[in-house]
Amino acid sequence: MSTFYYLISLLKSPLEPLTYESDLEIEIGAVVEVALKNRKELSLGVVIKKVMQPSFKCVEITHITNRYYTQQTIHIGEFIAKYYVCSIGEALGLFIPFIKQERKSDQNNNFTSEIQLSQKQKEAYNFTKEHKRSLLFANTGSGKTEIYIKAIEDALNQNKNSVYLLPEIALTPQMEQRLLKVFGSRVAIWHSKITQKKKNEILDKLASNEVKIIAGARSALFLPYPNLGLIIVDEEHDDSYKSEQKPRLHVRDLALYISQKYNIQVILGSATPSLNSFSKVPYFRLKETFYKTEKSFIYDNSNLKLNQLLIEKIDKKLKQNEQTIIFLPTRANFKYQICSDCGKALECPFCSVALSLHKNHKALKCHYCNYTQQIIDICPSCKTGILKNYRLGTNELQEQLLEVFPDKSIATFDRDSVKNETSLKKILKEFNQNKIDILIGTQMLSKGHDYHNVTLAIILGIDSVLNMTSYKAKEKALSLALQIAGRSGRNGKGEVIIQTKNQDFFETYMEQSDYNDFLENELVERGEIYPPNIRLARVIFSHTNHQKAKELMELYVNQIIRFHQEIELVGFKECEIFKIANRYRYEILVRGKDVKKILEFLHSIDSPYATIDMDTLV
DNA sequence: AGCACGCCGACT
DNA sequence: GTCGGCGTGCTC
Repeated sequence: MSTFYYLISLLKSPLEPLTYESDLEIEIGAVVEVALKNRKELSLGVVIKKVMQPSFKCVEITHITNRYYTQQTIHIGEFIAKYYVCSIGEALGLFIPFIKQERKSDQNNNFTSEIQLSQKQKEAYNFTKEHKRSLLFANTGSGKTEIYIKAIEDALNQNKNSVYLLPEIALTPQMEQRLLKVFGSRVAIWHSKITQKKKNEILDKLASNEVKIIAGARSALFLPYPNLGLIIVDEEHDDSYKSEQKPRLHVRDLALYISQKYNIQVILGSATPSLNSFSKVPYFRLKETFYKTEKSFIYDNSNLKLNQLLIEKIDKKLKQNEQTIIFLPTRANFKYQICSDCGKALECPFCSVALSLHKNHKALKCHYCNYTQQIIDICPSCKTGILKNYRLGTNELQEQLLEVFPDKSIATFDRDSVKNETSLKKILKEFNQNKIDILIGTQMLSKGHDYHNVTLAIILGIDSVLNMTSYKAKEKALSLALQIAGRSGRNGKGEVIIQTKNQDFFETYMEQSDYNDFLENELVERGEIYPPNIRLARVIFSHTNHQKAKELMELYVNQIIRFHQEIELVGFKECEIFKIANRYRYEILVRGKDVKKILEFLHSIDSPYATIDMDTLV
């Protein structure tokens, strides 16, 4: 009897593939169980290669499961491991494997929706047909969803699967209803809050071809599609497509890679596309909207606050029985507790950020590590001062507005008030039924919801987005402002008030010209210094010991200077948030034209305290 | 001596 | 990642 040797990539393990033996002939891609020294439980691994007998004694593969990864998945996994710097096992761990089973023959069920495209939409649709990868640069209300539906329809008629990706918070009940109406049981919704039972059901139906379309968040790209033909990335500019955990991949960029490698159609869509996609992917501009809206803009250069101007404008809308939305950026809506005597902010004991006040939970919370403590009044630093609220948060604004308009219904729309689908549905329903007069919210306000009776959008605190240290600060601030402004005046006249000290910037690109012009100017401005014309990577070193973290960073700074002269060391310093969850953080930024050289450096990093962030957005 | 803790290296 | 081994330093 002969023995076979296989390279096994251990799922979710940072280890490189290890060699195991078996008397059985095993297919590449099979998921197997193997024993690993010092491990109590068996580990899951994937057979990625048949190899010659190695010089060392091998352990036998314990069990072969009925699950497997396709060759294509393994290739994509290898790409992720290489580009985003992780083990193959960590990359493959993202995917849900196929299950060996009888395949029902796929009866060709022709499908035609009742959707009619306008002339302009037809042009856009044709454009997507002519390009394997295309970008729908489509203003809010210009009807890009219909084009997606047509594209899905085509895939369906070729018996191919489609995946329609959306940022998690854009997966609204409205969107779900619409897709169900068009595609019925052929479509399923996939996101992190779907129960395991439901997920298994969907996977069964995907395997049996009952479900051919998945609309979902980031993770939906990693399902076992029998025959994937189309990937749609809606709101492609949204940073939540980038993973915050290892491997820190960008799902939109990965979709573009898959498209190129496996000849799968990709359609990106956004009213405010990322400069990255705009500069890489051929785009079609859909500007005409179905409804006529006249927009008027007012700029208010006061500091973040509810002032007389805003109150008067809101009052007018209330009297006309029209609705107002008010935006506050997530990153700056924390209400810091500042001491009136010593001026110190009350900080999280584990992170170097201020605690924010949550009055309805009667608690102070850290937005990074979730540390929670009781509300205190006396400053713990000087023991005499009284703590006062600093910045304006959604709840604070709600309270202030209720004082002015006590008989009106004013609701908040953020991570605290929208905990689950039920609360989301409830708020949106009440708002659309005019039971809520004023809706105060964070970025969530800007995501794909239809507010048909809103005639005033107030944008507060946008300067804190514009002033972030990120190279994308301008792009983020402008796209956010445009998305919020786009929610006002679905019917007829819409007013927008922007509280900013940068009137010129917003005026230029929101009124006098267009997001196109911004992107083109920004492309020139970024030049060879920031993406997309150059690659930027960030390495974070974090350790409970301050000195250790710093030394580690310095070690790699020296490595770059000595051995990686082809890449540019942009900077090395303490992270902007110096401490998170009791770990001190330092970072190195590098850039270069040559991906290979950057990856060479990134792969040379060998420390459990380092986090590698290729194509960082920070 | 007994142990808790942190660090390091192996893992096929 | 996860585990065992080993050294350090503290306590009984």
